Amino acid sequence: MAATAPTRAPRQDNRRQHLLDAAAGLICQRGYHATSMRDIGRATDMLPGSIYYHFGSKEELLIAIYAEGVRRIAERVDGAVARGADPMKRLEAACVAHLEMLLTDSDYARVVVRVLPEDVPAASTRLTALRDDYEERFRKLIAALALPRGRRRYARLTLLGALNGAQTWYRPDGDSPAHIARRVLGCLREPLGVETQ
Amino acid sequence: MAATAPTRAPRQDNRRQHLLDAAAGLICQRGYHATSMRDIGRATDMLPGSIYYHFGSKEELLIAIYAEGVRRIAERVDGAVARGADPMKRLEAACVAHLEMLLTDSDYARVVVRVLPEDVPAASTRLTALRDDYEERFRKLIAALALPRGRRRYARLTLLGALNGAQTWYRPDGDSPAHIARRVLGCLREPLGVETQ
DNA sequence: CTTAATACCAAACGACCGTTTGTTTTTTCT
DNA sequence: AGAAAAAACAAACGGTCGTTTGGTATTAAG
Repeated sequence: MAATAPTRAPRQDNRRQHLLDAAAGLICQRGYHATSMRDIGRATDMLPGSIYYHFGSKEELLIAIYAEGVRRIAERVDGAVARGADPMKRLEAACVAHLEMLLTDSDYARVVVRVLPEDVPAASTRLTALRDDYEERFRKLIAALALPRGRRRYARLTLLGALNGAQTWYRPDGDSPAHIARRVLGCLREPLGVETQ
Repeated sequence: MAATAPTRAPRQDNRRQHLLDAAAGLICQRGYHATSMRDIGRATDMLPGSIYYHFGSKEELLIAIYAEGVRRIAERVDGAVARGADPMKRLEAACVAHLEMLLTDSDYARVVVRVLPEDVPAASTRLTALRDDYEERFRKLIAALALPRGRRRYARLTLLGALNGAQTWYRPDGDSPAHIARRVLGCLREPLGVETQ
């Protein structure tokens, strides 16, 4: 990022964070390609060229947002998991925290789920690595459930797919993220049989 | 689409279909915004301007692909469902057909899942309507399972979310689409408890 | 108070975008 | 064979894109 090693602390009025916030807000809403550097500049009262003082390219800016998104959602999930008692309670806490970040609390987290790595070939490797790094948490949480080994992988993929899919149909005036998380997890806990219960 | 009513049958060498195929292939791979009219022209040995004889705009082209995608995947799913015996077998057949189209058999179907309506504001209403039209099938299939009413909605959303999520992690050298479909559905059928099974 | 790095502005660069316009080729139908 | 419609070409239009370059306030440090 920084071309030369900084010889001095950054200024107080540094707008790098403001820039990241605005970009995350726009990108999570419109998508990466539909958000231009000029859009981001307008949202931060900055000329588009000035953004390049903070980020070397549009891809680098996206990667920074992705990294921050993973950092934030991981932090929240880890905190929630730590307060859980048994493995299933811990997984449930993780799902709730995941969806709360994804649906209401963090534009950064939204970017991570919304922008596909394949959308940005030049950055896809880094983006995929960041995603995998986060999802590793769910691998461990599910491993703790003591399921037969063959079922773990699909349990994880099914759960994450269903949770992330909520981004397409979630409406603020509908069920809360926490409620959705518990209901989705419930779909995996209670059998989908023909019984009427 | 056609400005004037056609007074004569279209030509034999009509390349409209070729155009749709190429566009679907590019868009499902790179996304809508990352695919330019010039890319599509190049893939069809056509000048970019010539595309406008067949489609009024890039959005209209996308809508045509979406519509064709829904038509094809719906046709396949309907056929598979018709051969199912009990409600659960019918749902399973639908899941298998859905994933086979989505993962290997149809670029058109891939576009429907990959391109979010919100990515293209000018067409989002039509795209959403087309999606809903298709997903209605799963609503009916799940209604036939005789689940308690409160669980149906989340069963559908969880199932479709998990299936569509497979597009992100599917690899041709891994499990087959049919296998994946059955395993994902299996996650909803067999409880995710602490028991070792 | 000077100095040098920081953080921006102002203005443009070339490339590419979706699209339009006028013309020409190709095909079908009489 | 001739006329008309269909389907393409050729060339550009204005606009926007990501990015670069050179200059200028602002600010922290000595």
